[in-house]
Parts: sequence; C-alpha cells; structure tokens
Amino acid sequence: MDEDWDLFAIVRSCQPATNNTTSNSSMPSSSTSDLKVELEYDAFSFPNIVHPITNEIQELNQLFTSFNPTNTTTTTSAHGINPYSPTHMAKCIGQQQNHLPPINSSSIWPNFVQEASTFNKFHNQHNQVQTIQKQEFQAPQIIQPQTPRSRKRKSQQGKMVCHVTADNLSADLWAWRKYGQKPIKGSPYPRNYYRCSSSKGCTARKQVERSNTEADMFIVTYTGDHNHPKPTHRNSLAGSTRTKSPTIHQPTSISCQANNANSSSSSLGASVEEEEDMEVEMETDEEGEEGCEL
DNA sequence: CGATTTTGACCCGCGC
DNA sequence: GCGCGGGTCAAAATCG
Repeated sequence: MDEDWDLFAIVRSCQPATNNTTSNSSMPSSSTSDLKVELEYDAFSFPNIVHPITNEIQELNQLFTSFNPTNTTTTTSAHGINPYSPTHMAKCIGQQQNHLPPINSSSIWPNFVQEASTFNKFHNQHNQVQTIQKQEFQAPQIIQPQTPRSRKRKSQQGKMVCHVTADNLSADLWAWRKYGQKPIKGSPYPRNYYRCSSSKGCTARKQVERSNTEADMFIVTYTGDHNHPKPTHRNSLAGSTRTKSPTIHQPTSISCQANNANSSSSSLGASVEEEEDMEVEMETDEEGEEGCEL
C-alpha cells in the first residue's frame, strides 16, 4: 500500500539534495535523521486523525469564516481581496505584529478575534455595496490578475510563514498537490511547491522546505487564498506518493512536546497542543498594503 | 481513467 | 542589459 501520505513525500523530498539520488532506492533506518523520517512518516500513517488544531491558517480560516455572515460564501472585496483569506489576515495581523508578544498563542488569539471583529465591520460594509454573485465556491470569484500568470515575486505578496514540525505538517487537512520542486540556493534542502487541489480555481499555494538550521522543523509558507470551504477530511488521493520507496511501518508514538492548554483557542474547539512546535511569522506585504484595506 | 508526483524547461522579477 | 534564481508549467510516469 502506498498510504504513506505526502508528508513522507515532503520529508523525502526535503532530504538534502545530496541524498536525493538514494531516496527512491532504499531507506536506511539507522541514522537519527532516518528515525526522524520514520517518526514523521508514522505521523502520516493516521490520516484519519483529525488534529484538534491543524495549523494556524486553518484556524484562521475557520475563525473568520465563523465571523463571516455569509459563512460558506467566499467574499471578495471590490478591491479583489478576500478579507477572510488567511493571506489577507496574515497581512493585517502582521501590521500589528509589533505590539504582539512573540509567539504566544494565548495572546495571539485574542488579537485575531479582535481583528475578526474589525473585519466583520468592514465586511458588512462591503456587503452593502457588493452583491454576492455566487453561492458556491467557483472559479469566477477568483480575481484574475491582469496578466494571465502573475510573476510577482512571492516575497512581495502576502504570505504567512509557519515553522512547523512534521506533526503539524500532517495536520494540514487541505488537499495539496505538488507542482514543483526547486533547489534553493544556500539551503541543502529543496523547496516543494504545492497548490490546493480541492478546488480548481483555488489560488492557495504552499511551500514546504526543511529548515536549514533545525532539521526537524519545516518552513511552510502559505500564499494565496482558499476560495472554498476547508475539507472535512483529507482527500484520500491527495498527496499520494508515487515513488516506490519501501513503506516503513514502524509504530512510533507521536510525542507532543508541548501540552500547554490554551483557553482562548479551546473555545474554537481546538486545543493547541503543539503551539510550541509552531512558529508563525506573519509577513506583511510592505508595499501597497494599505493596512487592512478592503 | 482520473488524480497525483516527478522533473526539466520556461518565464520573469530583481540585483548588479 | 544581463544573469541569477525563484516560481510555474506541462509532459511523462505512476498509482488506485
């Protein structure tokens, strides 16, 4: 069976380029890095496990979707910005990043909620001037760039960077389809490019690369916006690996290094058991981001 | 057959 | 203007 889901592929593909040639042949299991791979793989052996908290983006999405009066309807502002998109939220949150404490979820969430209220105000205002034309998530809602294919540097676009462990990687319920892999200058690990496969018109992108300094951490960069509801469970086909690497079935328990209770997020039905494993960097688009403009 | 991964080629923003 | 490098495309291979 090839149930080893795409995290394994991610992990495999995030091996240093020097090891890429051996990734398909055999999988030595003695080194510590391989043990880590097994652990990560094991975390992916349970795709049905729904992590209480998956990642910041999903929670943001849920949070702000819950604030969205239209709830299941993607709302795009007249300026082409979906105020409920993770990316846009990241931008806006980032603008108050200066007075946010360092990564401390218990204080982050109230700020999110506060932001959500602000957005709700703006959103309601925009609803008065904009007719929601689509009841479902469909491609026509996508704001097409003027050029068929935006080549704007991602570094200049709104994005959210998360430092996550493999566990958190596995907790991403969105269906991602890999569309590219590039070696990154200065990094021994390649960067993997994923797009959301849940909806054809979805512009959400995800980049995964292994951390240069912390081998057990992954740098996940989210860009773009989901224009559809979050899937309730993972697509069984999504992310299935095609390589014939031997499957590794070595049960290992997933260690939760951080079990800090988080009251603010528990109200969302999510326990933040891995908060310490996940760093979220809200990177703002410094150019042309008129605050939380809508 | 449809969906995915792989991977080389291509595009283009950006720095010099 | 040029080259580098990041991001995307798309054909081929693969799998369920």
